[in-house]
Amino acid sequence: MNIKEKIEDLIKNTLKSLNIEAKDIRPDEHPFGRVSLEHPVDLEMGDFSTNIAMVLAKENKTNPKELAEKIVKKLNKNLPTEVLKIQIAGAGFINFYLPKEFFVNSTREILENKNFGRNNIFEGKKVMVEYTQPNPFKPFHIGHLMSNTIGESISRIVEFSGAKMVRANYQGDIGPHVAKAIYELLKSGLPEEDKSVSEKARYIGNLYAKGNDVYETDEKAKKEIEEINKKIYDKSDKKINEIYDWGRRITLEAFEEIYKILGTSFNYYFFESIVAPIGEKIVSSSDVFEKSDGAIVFRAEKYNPKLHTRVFITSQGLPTYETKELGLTKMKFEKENLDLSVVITAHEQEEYMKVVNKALEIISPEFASKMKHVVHGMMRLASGKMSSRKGNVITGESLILESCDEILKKIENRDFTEEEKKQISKDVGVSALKYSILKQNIGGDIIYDFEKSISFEGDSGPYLQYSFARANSVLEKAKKENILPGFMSDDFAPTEVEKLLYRFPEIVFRSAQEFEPHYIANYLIDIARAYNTYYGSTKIIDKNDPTSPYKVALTLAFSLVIKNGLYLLGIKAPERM
RNA sequence: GCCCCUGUAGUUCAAUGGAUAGAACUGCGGACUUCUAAGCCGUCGAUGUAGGUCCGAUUCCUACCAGGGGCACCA
Repeated sequence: MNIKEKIEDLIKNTLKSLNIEAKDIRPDEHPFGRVSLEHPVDLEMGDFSTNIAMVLAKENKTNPKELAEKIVKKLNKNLPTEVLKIQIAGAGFINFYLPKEFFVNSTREILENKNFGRNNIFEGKKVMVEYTQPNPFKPFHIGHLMSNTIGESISRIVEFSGAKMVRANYQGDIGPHVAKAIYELLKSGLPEEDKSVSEKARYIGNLYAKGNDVYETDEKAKKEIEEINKKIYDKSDKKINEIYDWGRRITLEAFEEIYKILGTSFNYYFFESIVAPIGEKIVSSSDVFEKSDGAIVFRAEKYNPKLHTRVFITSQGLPTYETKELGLTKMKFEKENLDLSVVITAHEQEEYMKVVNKALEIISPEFASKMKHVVHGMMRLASGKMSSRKGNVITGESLILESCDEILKKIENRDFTEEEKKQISKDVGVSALKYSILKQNIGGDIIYDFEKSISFEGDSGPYLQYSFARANSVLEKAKKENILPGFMSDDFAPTEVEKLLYRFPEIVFRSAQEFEPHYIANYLIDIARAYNTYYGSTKIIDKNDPTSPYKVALTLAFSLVIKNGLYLLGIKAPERM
């Protein structure tokens, strides 16, 4: 039984002995509404808090404070050693303070348990997370960067929570966007051989934007592009096949370089070209679809008035995204025996996904029940919507390079080897970007402004890394001075660092449950700030101080938690910076 | 027009229905000279509007206002 459960029991028994009706203090089981044991908003207010007095006052015909006093009086009569003191505060909260011993023990536990922070909500489950989804022949823009960052973090959190993780990437290597790029490639020719992969990929991306432009303005070009599109599907034109294979390969290689910098890798790469025929089969053998204006559609509003009709097969006989999605889902479940299949996309796809899922519910309910769609916000420009069709995109690569360059400038004159500088600027630059994406609720849009959205101080990835590097430097000095972690503490009140450290597993649990990395990001900032304050006001390494070993232990515990936390965000923790 | 999402300091974000609505950036003002100053301390400053539910609403409900996304052959 952990401390929370012990206190819950204590409260329950006290209520019983006072003849106060409350079946359970857990919120979902309580008949009268919200009664719970939680952490107070402010660390000064104790370690646990309950609102039972406020909730139960009315039905017991008394006021919250009086009831709270009655309960506290009873609690104080046989207070277990696990609780230091109890106080009434605010409108009738009962606050529990834990003794120093509890914090010393949790510090010890963190040092002894390398996996501190893990939970088992996905124990024994196989979970696939699909994220990033860039399209060959189109640029890897900051939206993909966002999807990748969020997807990688969620994958790590789910894995840390006991799941067997399968990472998947779904790439659109077929469809009108490819035809547009190839149309222009046929006109302009291929780039020079000696260009780098990313330069070639950029060349293709630019031609795609151009192709898209003429598709919208030039009727003749539009027809030609549609012809090319068909030829790509049926592979009837040798020249087109060659360009297709080349362009696909180059852009995929360029993506791979980016994944490497971001620290992500996939178990599966699914492609629209493979999945499309599977989807077509599903559509043609199902009777939920209808013919309409030459196209094959699914009328989702028949099943749910909030949904709408979508085209699955175009009047030209080509499968759309929706059909491919059906094929993709089938393929995923054939490859792996999944308990859960998570798809991460921007919220602009939320409505389509609802329609596709409705179709799936009817055709393959066994898959539909295991699907989870996680939507995130979009990167926006102050000037309006970014669209690779229009060419006003900021590529993921340029953003990463820019961020890393900033760091490089900062550490130019520092005492690092060139190799170290390169590594640090990469780790810190990527961290600044990732953190700026993960610090907020994933549903919200991010207004892109390099100056403001990527910060290196305050509430930022580099701040977390800096705090870790600083703790690490303290630990190195401790080693030199031969001060080993110990557990004899002073009698002073527990520090904020101690009050926060033991909560890490709860934070991870909640992040995993809600697929929300930002709880971890916010927690890490809180604890890093607490440690930096502690560092500023305390001499940790001091041979004449008998409690110095405990301070070292605390520093080590902090460094382990922040390292684990950063890992869950997909951020590296350099030992020096 | 219909459907979905979002409105919190000047700005970017927090806040399982709870306590004095927290941070960061910006502005202003400090400290130490120590184990990493990408740091620490202080200070100014906010819940779109109007109702409702509740002991208690930034959070839930309704209407309105504002922004974004989606609404048949793009993904």
